[in-house]
Amino acid sequence: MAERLCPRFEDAFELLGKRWTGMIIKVLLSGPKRFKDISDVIPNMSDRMLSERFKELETAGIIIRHVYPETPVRIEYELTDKGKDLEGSMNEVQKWAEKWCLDIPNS
Amino acid sequence: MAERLCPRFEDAFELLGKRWTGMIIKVLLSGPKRFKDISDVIPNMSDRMLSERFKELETAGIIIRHVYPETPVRIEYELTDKGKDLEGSMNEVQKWAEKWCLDIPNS
DNA sequence: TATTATACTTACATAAAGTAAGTAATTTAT
DNA sequence: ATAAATTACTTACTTTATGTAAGTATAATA
Repeated sequence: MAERLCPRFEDAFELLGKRWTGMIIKVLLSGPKRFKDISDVIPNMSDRMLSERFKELETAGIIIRHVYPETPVRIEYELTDKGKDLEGSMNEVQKWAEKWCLDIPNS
Repeated sequence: MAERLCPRFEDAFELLGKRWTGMIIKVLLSGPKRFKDISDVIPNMSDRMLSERFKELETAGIIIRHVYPETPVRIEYELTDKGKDLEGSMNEVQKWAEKWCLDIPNS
């Protein structure tokens, strides 16, 4: 019998292997963001999905939700240390994407 | 209006953001493998999914399918240069996973 | 007073993934 | 010779995930 794939790697891709997750993390690497900030940058993702991903990422300890009781209330999402530590991975994917994924310029 | 997320990065995560894709690539980084070799190493993935992912990865130019007309026929899947170039990303994810994803030992 | 903005939720439709079984070619075991 | 096993899939059906559209609550602005 063959060895199994590393279960920690599996866990990592249980998260990153969901649509939008990588993109959300990428955007948050440039600092805390509000809900709208992220949906503006990833416009083909629905609010419903962003909301769901935020919850998953919070549960996974990758982001924290900050509520600033101003008027009107301001809510920001920030990467935890665990989340920030994904910067290396995201940078590698970015480098790979720049090398291999063609940019199709829009009209 | 905010800038959009880099479309190449989006393309990259259109692939990596699908279940099993990252794991399949990880396994193939150690050399060409047969269908069964991969399903053994990732046992909770169904054959149906492996078959589908192989097709997507071939279309994306990340793997090549080799048919060796022996008897019985042997089929192997190998990473292309584009695929092998994901090693850096996968290694970063592996390092992150080892640091942050707890290993839950099974009984 | 009506409209806009933010940060969501809800209901419903469609697409993706899971489950189980089946297939075809060949090999090994009885 | 016949039955069981192996590899690399496919097919049919079910469940889960995601997409789409609309709605809600609070407050600001016109």
